[in-house]
Amino acid sequence: MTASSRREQTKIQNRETILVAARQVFAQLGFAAATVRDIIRATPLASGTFYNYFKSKEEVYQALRDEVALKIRPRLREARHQAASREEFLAASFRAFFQFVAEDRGEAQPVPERFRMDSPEVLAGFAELREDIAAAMTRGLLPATDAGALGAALTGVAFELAERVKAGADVEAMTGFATALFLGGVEALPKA
Amino acid sequence: MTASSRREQTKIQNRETILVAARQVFAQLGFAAATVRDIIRATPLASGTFYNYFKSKEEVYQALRDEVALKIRPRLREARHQAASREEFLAASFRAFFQFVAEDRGEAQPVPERFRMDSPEVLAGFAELREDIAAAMTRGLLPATDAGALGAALTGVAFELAERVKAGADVEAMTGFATALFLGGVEALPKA
Amino acid sequence: MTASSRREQTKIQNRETILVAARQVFAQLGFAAATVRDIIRATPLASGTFYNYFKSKEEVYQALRDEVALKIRPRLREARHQAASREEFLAASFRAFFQFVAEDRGEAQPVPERFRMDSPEVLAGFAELREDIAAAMTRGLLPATDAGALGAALTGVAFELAERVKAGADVEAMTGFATALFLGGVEALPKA
Amino acid sequence: MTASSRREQTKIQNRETILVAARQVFAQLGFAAATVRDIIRATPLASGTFYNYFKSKEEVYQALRDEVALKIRPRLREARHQAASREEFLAASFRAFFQFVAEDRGEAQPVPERFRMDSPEVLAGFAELREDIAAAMTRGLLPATDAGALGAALTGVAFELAERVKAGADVEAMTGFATALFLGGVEALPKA
DNA sequence: TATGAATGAGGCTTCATTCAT
DNA sequence: AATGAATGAAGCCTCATTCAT
Repeated sequence: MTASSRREQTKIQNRETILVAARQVFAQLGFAAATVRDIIRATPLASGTFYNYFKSKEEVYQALRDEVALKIRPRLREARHQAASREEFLAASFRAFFQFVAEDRGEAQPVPERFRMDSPEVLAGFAELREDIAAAMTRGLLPATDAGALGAALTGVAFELAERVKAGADVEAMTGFATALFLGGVEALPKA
Repeated sequence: MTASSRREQTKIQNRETILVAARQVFAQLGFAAATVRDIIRATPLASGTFYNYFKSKEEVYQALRDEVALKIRPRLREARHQAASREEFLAASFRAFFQFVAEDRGEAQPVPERFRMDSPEVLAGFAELREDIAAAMTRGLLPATDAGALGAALTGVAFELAERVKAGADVEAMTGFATALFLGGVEALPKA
Repeated sequence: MTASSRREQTKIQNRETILVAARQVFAQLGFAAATVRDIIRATPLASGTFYNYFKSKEEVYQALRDEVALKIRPRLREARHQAASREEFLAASFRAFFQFVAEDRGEAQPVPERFRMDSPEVLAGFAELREDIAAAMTRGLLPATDAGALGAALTGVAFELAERVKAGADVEAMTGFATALFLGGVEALPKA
Repeated sequence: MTASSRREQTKIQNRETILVAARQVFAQLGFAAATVRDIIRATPLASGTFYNYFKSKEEVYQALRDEVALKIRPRLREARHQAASREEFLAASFRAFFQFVAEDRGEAQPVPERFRMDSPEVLAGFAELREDIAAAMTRGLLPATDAGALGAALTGVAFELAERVKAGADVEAMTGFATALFLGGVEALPKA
């Protein structure tokens, strides 16, 4: 390990320290009530150090969002791409999402919630969903219908049932519920 | 009109003045960034006067939520109670919700969004939904399934499609979409 | 004294309290080193109160400048307007300026100095000087020459000799010196 | 060139780099608003490096002043020493000063201004002026009068007209103006 | 009840400076 | 000698809230 990498290590660690502290603080106080000072206080670092890494609590929040998005996105993509049938497409997607939420249960990890989903990585995730839905329609996995509305509906159900998962609901039960709903429902949707 | 009733009038007007100002401020700055001072500044009133009506911006926010909830709830209840068929139950509910959202479109009105839905009147609205779903299952309007999950799914779809309505989507189109989805989907849901 | 005037009095007093404190602080530390906090600390007021009156130390400084300018300007104008001869024009002007400086000697009063003379009242004072020089040329009190340069020369001599007055030099001696210099000198100046 | 002399070179260059940056920064922000960080930022150097050369922005400012003083002083001295007549004494001095100011016009060079003229080299410059005036009185080039006041008057006129030169006024015109003023004026001054 | 200035806690941020590399 | 991240003091300023009028 070279001399320069020691410094690099510290930098990476400090960034992570701040992100971990921010997670706790946002979870405890909510984003609106949380302050940069709260985050610093939850840290062994000096106040000035925070500003070497982030400009504001908004920026930290975005970084957290992006971190989550970067973890969940590949899983969702893979689930959707490997699906050979409509049922698999739906079930694998919901399962991946709910499992992710369930994993974080108990940890101080940030979990997807429907609030300020405007960071670049998150928006990219939604864009991917739109793409994959369009592709699935082409492949015949999904019927041709209003793709935007279908994406919204999937998202809405996913996030709301995720809340139940966070509250302790069984991942497979929620996966089954959502899958059945859409499996039965999409066929009846108005043709685009 | 007596002197006391005149005062009553002023009080009601001041309260409304603050609420209107708060709506604008929350819309412009977001809840997190908005301050009591911002709200006061958007008002002809003095700072001290604010505290005769509300204790904090949280309380104002709650009042706004409650105001919205009080307007939309009776419409939703009526739609659900008068439904004679499953289709009517679903379509009338979605339509009422989307119409409400569409009405506020353009005005500086607050519109339902999935953020901090914890004020009493809003919680009561969710409770009503649960009750009405249970009643509908009893009446045979809805199949017996996980009522909580079904309520969550309905809510999720409603809020996400409402975003599309806010963005200009057609109320009837969204109503048709959501109704078809659930009409086709609920039959397939796992039995409770 | 009405109820409202009591409040008004307090406001006027607070403003003056801040200005007096600022004078001391600027005199002791210099403008560059002085901070708003220093000024507040030299005051019995709360920190927030400062900002009810001034936005920054720059603004306080300007207010001090303006205060001085408002005091000295009428004296200078009168001296110049009442002058019936060239000698009177020069002597009365220098005397008024040096007397003003001498009065403030010992007090914590701000005294004219050549640094950041850009507040509105100060600029107005320079504008008045330009006007009066032009008028004096018209009246024949001063020969027709480069009015701007003459104003600058008068200003330069006045401020530099004022430093000597602050340091204890005799007002009449300095007035005599400056008056003699210009009385002898202006005749020789290049015609405009 | 030995290794040590290479280092010497770098040191001298770094010092110069800082001084050049400081000039820009002081010119743009003013001395009061400028910070050490601003100066460093205007430099390719690291923050710690600054402290190998200067202790504070005050010290840099002083160094800049001294640099200017060291350039202008020999010119002024020579002008005064070589003067064979009163007119030459005055004209050559003013011309040297105004030319120097005019040279720097346009460049990011610091130019003499009446603010914080308290660095050693600058003070030495004023001391030289006093000496030379005394000597000129002895030589009969200047009449015997209050030498301090005369020095102040010369300084005041020089700096104020220099402002006009900075603003674009002609060097010879200003030299002629100032020379004529003192040529005509000094004769009339009160005898010491 | 309305007003709005005063309060001072405390959030935000930058700063000068240090020091391990 | 150069680097640049860490430090924490401290400046700046706004804020929510009080309270005399």
